[in-house]
Amino acid sequence: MAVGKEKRTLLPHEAAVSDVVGKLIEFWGFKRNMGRVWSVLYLSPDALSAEDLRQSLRLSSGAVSMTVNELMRWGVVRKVWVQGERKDFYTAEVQLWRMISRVFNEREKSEIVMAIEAFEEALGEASKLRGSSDPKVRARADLQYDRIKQLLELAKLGKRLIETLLATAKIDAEPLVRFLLRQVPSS
Amino acid sequence: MAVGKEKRTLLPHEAAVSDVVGKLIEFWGFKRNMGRVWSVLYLSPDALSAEDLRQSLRLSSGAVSMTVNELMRWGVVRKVWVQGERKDFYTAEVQLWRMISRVFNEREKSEIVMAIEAFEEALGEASKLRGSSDPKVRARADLQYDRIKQLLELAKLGKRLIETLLATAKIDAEPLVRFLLRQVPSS
DNA sequence: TAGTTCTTTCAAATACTTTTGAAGGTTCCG
DNA sequence: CGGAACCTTCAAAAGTATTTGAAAGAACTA
Repeated sequence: MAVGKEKRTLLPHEAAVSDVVGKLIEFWGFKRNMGRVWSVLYLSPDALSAEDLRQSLRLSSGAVSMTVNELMRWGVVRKVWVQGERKDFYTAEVQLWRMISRVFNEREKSEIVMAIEAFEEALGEASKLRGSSDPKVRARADLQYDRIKQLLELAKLGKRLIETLLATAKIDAEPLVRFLLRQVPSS
Repeated sequence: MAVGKEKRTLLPHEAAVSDVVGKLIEFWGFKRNMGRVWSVLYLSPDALSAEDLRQSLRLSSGAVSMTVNELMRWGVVRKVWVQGERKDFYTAEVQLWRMISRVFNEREKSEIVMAIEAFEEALGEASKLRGSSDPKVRARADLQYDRIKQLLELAKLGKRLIETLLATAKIDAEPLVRFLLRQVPSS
């Protein structure tokens, strides 16, 4: 090899995939470029250097560096050593379920758990007010108690859904997957 | 009634709930204020006016107008008539499942379906390249075919998950809910 | 119709996010 | 050591998204 000056370009279908994944990932609350970079690595037979990514996606060197590092923090991209090369090369995690479970695991910790705690706290407040002597306050507190409880239950259900996905990914025996495949008739 | 000048303030636990829901909803790709406004209505025993919301959440009149309209478009807030009042009053949809299914239904249409179509298209491209005479190109295309197929299958699974949630909410017999409640032992 | 009350719109302002690229760091090699 | 190759950082720029409030618009009432 050792040539060095060919400017890398993506084939149309490669660009299409990385754009779609970029958009999906953005929709999921990550940066679009994370999805784009991951996709290019995912579709590449061999590990790519920062420079390869920079050219394929027309990013600045800084952006590539920051993006791959963020992807590595999420555990969805790894650095690999390439025989006799000075620079770093990167590959994508190709086990999609593993990736997803890792992300969900991180996020459920911070988001849902936090929400559950806050709802429980608020439920306690509403509960206290139910003892008020003012019947107006009492009625209001009763209603709020019920409604916050609903929110709390929904949040717990969400937590459980995420946990099921996590367990699924871990054992890979996929009970949820099977369940889902059984459910809906059409494509 | 007919007083008019009391400045509405939220109780601490009301503010807490609307902040948490605001954050959750933002995390889900909506505007934070949508979550905040919905929460205040959800926790209110009676319908509220735009002015009530403006004061409770310290929003501008324009923001309230735009936010409630967006919430109405999503079908999670409704306008109600209050006997002998000139202004509009609003209430929250309190059936959480209904809300969620409505949102999922809208979003799966645009996001997942679009992604599935793009993946299918890209899969076709990769498939074509598998017929190439150049063995390098062929090997690359083979790998990409497999990987794009994985993405496609994941997207379809996601679609199915959403459809299951939708069906669940609709019949409210909740097979998924029951399934989830059975799965995980701890809280 | 004119006045009042309430709602909507939208251009401008503000706030927030992402991207850039040059400067500085690190590692390796002669 | 000095230089080359590469990577990271970060302040500034560009790009987005959200919020404001004043003006226009509707709907009612007398």
